[in-house]
Amino acid sequence: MTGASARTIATAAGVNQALIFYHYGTVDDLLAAACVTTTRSRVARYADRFAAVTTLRELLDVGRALHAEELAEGNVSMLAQLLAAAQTGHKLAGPTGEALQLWTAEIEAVLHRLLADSPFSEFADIPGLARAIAAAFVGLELYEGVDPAGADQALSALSQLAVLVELVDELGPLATRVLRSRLKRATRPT
Amino acid sequence: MTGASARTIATAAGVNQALIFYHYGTVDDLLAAACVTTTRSRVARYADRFAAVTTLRELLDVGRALHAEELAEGNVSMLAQLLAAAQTGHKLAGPTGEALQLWTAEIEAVLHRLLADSPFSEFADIPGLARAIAAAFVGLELYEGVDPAGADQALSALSQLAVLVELVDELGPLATRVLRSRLKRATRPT
DNA sequence: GTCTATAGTAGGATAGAC
DNA sequence: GTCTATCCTACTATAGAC
Repeated sequence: MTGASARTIATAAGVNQALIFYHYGTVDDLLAAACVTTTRSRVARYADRFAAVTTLRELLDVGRALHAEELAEGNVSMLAQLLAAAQTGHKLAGPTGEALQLWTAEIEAVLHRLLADSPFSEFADIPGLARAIAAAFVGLELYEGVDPAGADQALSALSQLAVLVELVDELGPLATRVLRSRLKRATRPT
Repeated sequence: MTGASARTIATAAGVNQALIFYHYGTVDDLLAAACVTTTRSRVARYADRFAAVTTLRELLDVGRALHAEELAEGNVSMLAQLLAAAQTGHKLAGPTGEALQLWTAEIEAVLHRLLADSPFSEFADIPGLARAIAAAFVGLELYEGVDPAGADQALSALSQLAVLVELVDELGPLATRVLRSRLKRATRPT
């Protein structure tokens, strides 16, 4: 987390460095608070777009827009970097987990809506899928930092995967029956 | 990257701190070298298991095993943390990107093998999919640090998704035809 | 090549004036 | 609540003995 010292944060905010400790106690506490509040406002700003999503591919498009906006604001992968910092046993784990939860809740709501009439929804672990999508997005943000072209390629590939899921929705009862037996077998692995 | 200072690394290695600068110049250069070499050896150690994979779910199982082993060695999300550190314009970007590439190459080979006879392979962007899987795994590693239960749930959900992909492989020409038109349409979005 | 010693620096945190 | 001034710690990096 180099670059996120009390001094740099204070000067960026145009205030004195001592104020950070007066208001937040420690730098980590400031980062924790900032993580949750900025995520909260960002989620709120995207609520409309999430609500307008009607297909999985559109959900990915929202992800693209979100990433582009973060890039423009210089906030790229802020959450990802805080998650990385939280790995070494810090108290950042709680707040960053909470921030991630804000995103997963939003994704979960969209998935519930999209897959309501899908044969897949009969077995789908929607909360788990939402978490997987959030985690994948975090990973893509980090990927972007070291290989932008590769990250973009990965996103496009996910669009193809989304098409595949949508396909099952429209294959009718035959596919539903096959899928049902497959998933039942999958829960009792070899 | 607190906890990865020249001092801690040196004492962990049982040597003197000055040696790090003698051999590597800077700490970042050491981390860059360590990132590539440990990833290389880790990939080599898993080559057999990757080669034995016959289904997408088995690929996910390899991922689970990999994660468990990293956990046991105390190396959890090393690559993820280095990717995060590389975000802030460091020279770590190159080596970490290279390390990630080692994983994606392995995944890509598996996917090529698994999807060779699949109708999906006709259109699938295998390299892109491999990158997406690698990125998702990185994200899951970070997720694990702040919410182990959620990360595990996400992995299980991905298994369901893998089942779905396998399903399409066995639906025959009808599904193939529908899928083909869908993907063609998807490349020219609304 | 490996050690000791040390210079120089950045950052966390507090005390106290205003 | 906000500032200045300051202490202390941990770190990078180098010089030089062995």
